[in-house]
Amino acid sequence: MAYFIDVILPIPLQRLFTYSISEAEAQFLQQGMRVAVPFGKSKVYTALVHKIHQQAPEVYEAKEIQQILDEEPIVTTTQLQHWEWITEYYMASLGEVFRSAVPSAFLLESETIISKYDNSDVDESQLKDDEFLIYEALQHQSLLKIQEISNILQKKNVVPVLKRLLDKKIIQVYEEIYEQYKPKLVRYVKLHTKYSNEAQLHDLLDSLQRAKKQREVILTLFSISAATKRPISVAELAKQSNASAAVIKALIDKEILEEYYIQKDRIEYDGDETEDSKQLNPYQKEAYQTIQTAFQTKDVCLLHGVTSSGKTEVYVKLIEDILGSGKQVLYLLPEIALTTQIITRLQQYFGEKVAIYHSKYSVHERVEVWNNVLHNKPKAQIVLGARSSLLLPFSNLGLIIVDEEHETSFKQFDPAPRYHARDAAIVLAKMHQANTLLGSATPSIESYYNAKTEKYALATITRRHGDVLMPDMELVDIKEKHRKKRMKGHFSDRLLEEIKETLENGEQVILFQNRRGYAPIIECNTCGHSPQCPNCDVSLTYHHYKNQLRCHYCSHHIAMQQQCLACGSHELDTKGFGTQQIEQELNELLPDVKVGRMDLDTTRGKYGYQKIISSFEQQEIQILVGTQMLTKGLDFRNVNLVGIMNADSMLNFPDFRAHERSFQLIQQVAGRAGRTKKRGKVIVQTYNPYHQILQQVSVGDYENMCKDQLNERRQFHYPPFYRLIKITLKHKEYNRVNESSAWFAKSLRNNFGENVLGPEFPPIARIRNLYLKNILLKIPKQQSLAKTKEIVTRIKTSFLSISEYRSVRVIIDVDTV
DNA sequence: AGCACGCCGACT
DNA sequence: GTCGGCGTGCTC
Repeated sequence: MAYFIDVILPIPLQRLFTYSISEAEAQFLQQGMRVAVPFGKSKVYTALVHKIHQQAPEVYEAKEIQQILDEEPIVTTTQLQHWEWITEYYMASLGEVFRSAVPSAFLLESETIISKYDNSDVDESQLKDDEFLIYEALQHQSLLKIQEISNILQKKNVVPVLKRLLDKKIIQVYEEIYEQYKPKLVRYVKLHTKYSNEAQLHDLLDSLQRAKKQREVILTLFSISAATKRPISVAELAKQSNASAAVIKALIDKEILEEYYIQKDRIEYDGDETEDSKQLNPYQKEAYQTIQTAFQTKDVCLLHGVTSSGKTEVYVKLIEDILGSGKQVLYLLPEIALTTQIITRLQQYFGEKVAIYHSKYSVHERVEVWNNVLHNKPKAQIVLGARSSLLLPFSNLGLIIVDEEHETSFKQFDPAPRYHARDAAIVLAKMHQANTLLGSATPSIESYYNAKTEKYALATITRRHGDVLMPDMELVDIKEKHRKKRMKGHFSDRLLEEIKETLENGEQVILFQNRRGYAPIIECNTCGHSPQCPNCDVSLTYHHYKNQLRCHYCSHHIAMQQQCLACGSHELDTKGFGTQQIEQELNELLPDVKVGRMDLDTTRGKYGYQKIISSFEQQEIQILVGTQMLTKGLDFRNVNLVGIMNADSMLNFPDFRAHERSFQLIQQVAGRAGRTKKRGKVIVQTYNPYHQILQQVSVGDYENMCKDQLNERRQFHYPPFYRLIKITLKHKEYNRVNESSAWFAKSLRNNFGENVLGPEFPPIARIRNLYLKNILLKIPKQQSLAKTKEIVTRIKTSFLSISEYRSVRVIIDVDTV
């Protein structure tokens, strides 16, 4: 009897592929294991087993698999089901989900080369037959490919043998495929054994009388080992004793210190679980009880708690309950909110049960978390992560918390699968018979609506921690201030006054500017020309730190121009303003004050945020200027003033969510002020102080903002009353985009009539030399989503069968945000 | 998505 | 006369 497997390939193709396997392989393989398969003429891919069966394909001969890469599934059945839901709902392919879910180390392909390990003396008698065969082959031929090893051993699954040989240090691997991942070794030191008694120690210290640095290192080593019983790593010793690596190396060379290695997990929390979960205050307790009761009847609960009301403590309590029952917890946060502050806080409660998972973690670290989650290890009882941690192999999930639920960055845009982590989380939780808790100080209109219509349960906390009042918000009319000449740069006299007063009180200030870069564009005062990106339809923005003009979309850059490219005039002016300019103006206005800046430019790299945050915490910086990322999950105790430099740019954004977002943003930034005892102050500078949203946010009237927004959404057919699918067409020729999108929209109109909007050019109509055009499809609640998508797919298929349109890229974004 | 195959323009 | 542009079709 012949055996076959259907596999998922990590490529954006809709269908599965069938390969033939032997009976033995069929016995061994299970859904969720990886296999290496030949694909096309020369490629080898890592594929995921989806189904094992005996139906031979009818119209082609199935190829054989090349080898088996796992000894047990790395993807669970429930996980696959969830992936299938994502695929179907967001109109993606399983391959796309597979690719974005697994750490890239799991996907590496072909051409792994084995060589023998150089300085090893091998005891040949200790080798098993198959091990010996490879060992011998390596004597004749220094390099072997996996395929060749398969041939030598006459079997496909060579992983176990190679693993054993690797362990015995007989072979080494270049570009390893299977276990890309190597445990990390940490270098430790201890005093050499020959100095184990007192007298010898004295002699040693005497002999180091002249080597001050080295002596200091030894003394530090003593004091650390006196304080803790733990082994002392070289890194720790170097840091504590303030010595360079060279000094320590000298000591090792002199055989005063002895080095040794311990295998260490990359992600480790070294500290003790110190803090017991704090006692909840009455408001928190009430919310906690509401949530618990709600979970008995409803899957999802929305926790609406004002900023600084202590939502985290409620989460902690719920997590404790779940952990008690031996289940896993997933704590989702938007990427930018994943700061060390929240991580440290959770680790204080739960110690090393917390695993972190997000894009700034290395492949190795991700593999470790993946495996820990898969095996339900104690180390990954709680996964704290961004969007993609939703795709981890949970085996026994009990609770998902989606914190900052309103954040639109939970929606993945590029590349596919374009899923919304909050919504996909709810589905995942359901599959595990678990609950989902959505938390926010400013819930999304959708979630709030769902709570109000009793689809979700609702819990609220209306008081801030310690009963601190919500900050006092003052709207400053900068149009008038300009007229009365009371502006200094971008600062109104009111804002400057408040800044000075706050600083005099020894408190800190946060200034929020919703834009990065120095000055978005430069403009010629003579002819009005401003340098444009050659690839995208945007003006280049000025970046002070490199004195460059850069494009935010394709990272094209040129040096800052001294004169206008069009007319040669030297009168270039900056228009608009960003965080850099605010920082510079502050340096001029308040020369004695330390100012820090936090935006995408200053927080690159894994520890980017940390430096800035901790120097602000340590109060080395008195004023922090920043963008978006300031609003998320940061808790600064000593901030009493928050200034919003310009509220209008966000209000005027051409998007049905602009008002909702502005409200949320301002409310969130405002929440950074006065988090401890004193009531904080917020100054909002605007040209439009009478704008409805600003009026509502100034008194914190979320309810009414929501009511107004819901009315508008109902009237203009937007979520939560209608679903949206955005179809984007991309091509390098302007005309082709125009014609093809007109065709696409027309076909859609034939089916959906008035509910098709566009095609329209987006505000930035060309990115990386590709023209874009959007079509928006609105889907009434009663219209079948499945049928709608079916029709869209059909239209897309006929579209791509028109030869002139074939080269147009079609991007479908379900539930676009 | 990659990749090969194949058919037309600008170079040695 | 060849190199290489990218349009087209296929991958078990």
